[in-house]
Amino acid sequence: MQYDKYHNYKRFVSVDCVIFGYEQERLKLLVFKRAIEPAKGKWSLIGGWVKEEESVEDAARRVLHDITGLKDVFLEQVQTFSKPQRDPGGNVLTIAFYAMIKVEKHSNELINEFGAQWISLPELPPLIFDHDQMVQRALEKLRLKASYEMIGRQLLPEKFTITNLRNLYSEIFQKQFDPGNFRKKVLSLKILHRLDEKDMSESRKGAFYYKFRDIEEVEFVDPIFKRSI
Amino acid sequence: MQYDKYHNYKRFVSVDCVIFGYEQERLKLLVFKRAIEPAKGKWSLIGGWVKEEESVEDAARRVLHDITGLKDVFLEQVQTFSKPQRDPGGNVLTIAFYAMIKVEKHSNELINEFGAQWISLPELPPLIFDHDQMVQRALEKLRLKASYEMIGRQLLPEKFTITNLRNLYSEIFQKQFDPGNFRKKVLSLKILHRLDEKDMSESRKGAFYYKFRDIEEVEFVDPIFKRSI
DNA sequence: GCAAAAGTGTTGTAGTTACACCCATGC
DNA sequence: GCATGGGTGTAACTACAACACTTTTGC
Repeated sequence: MQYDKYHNYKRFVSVDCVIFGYEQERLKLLVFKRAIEPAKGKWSLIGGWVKEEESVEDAARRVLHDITGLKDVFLEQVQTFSKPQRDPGGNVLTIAFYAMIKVEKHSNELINEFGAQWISLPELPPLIFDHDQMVQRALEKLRLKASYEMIGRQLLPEKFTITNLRNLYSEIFQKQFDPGNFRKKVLSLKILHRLDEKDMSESRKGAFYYKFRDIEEVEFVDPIFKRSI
Repeated sequence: MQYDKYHNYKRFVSVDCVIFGYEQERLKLLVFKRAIEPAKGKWSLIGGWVKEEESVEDAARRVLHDITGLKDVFLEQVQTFSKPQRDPGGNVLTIAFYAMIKVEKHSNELINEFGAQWISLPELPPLIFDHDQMVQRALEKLRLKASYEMIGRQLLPEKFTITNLRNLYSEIFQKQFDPGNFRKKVLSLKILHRLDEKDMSESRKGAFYYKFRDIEEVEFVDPIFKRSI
């Protein structure tokens, strides 16, 4: 290979995935008992080696598909972590990604098979290596995204109430949003479609279910908060 | 090495730098005639191989220092590019960075030695491989940053007029800013310090020079535009 | 009828835009 | 004295926060 004269050592290349989910009104992370040495059995993000003929995006998609069986998962690069000593097992450079998935949509069996667990952020145990840092940066990216556009399409179930959506935002930003103002804001964006069905479990009056409109229907998506939150 | 069983091929790891500068009231990029095959002599970003004992940030800093002689340059990860075929010379994964430097501050000799050239964005020739994409993503990141905080500290000379700063913003966002409103906004942030000296070259009245206050003096930095630009 | 969440309306304010207008000075 | 960019003032507008108020319905 013609670059060998410039680069004569081996660097392992991997991907790690910060997987966000929303379950029982809590924002959660999918974490795993690590399967290989070193640090086998410790809590970590799920990762995988990047194969020779793959891009890092392909690798992350493959890892996610292997675990959840899902295709077309939302996926975005967070950052590359490359301190030579970050992994005691070798000189591993890793590209961190974050993903959003619907918790109910994939089989729990597959997840249990991998020693995985959905854990809410405040209850998260310390993770191996620099994985805590990856979570932190992923969360920052998620917040940035959520302040630019209304997210939830990838996290919430098909039908949900405005209160569900507001609560998701409360979880993400760790702050309360005024119910009336939040409702008005969301509806003004015209990205939701009201169903003729109510969720009666949370109140006597019942709350209408909504679903996200198909992307093709949405002509123009406003930034969700025009002023910084 | 214990990971060899999982990862049995060689991936070259490099960094590429999108270097922004501001010269003669134009936002410019430092581009280079590529020194090695393939594509030797074609326009490209400056890059370098990541050494075994380096993080990618260290590598990018080293590359920048080698070219400009500057230390403590502003540097931020843009994104990792990893399509297996992106570089015809081998399977090279590259981490793109962007940097901001003061054009006048480093010797032009060094730059000429490397076949480098400052070129404004509209005049940029096509670059090799996926370097155009890197420039595009770097510019997006720069815009995002510039809308969150007042940049210019790393790009403008020590002393500058508000008009210089406004023009920098015009270049970055490719739109005009109202002179009065921009001035009021900038001054309200209290991050500038007015000098007792005027630039008489642009108008009869003359415009006061300003400089950025030391970071330690600035107690709290507001987001520069609270609404999206 | 009352509790409790869903949903609507109103008012105030800060951040911003648009634009009028004054200022200083070299020619 | 006037043209030119520098610099100030102001009125209108918008997004948003705060919060009062109405609605619905099971108990």
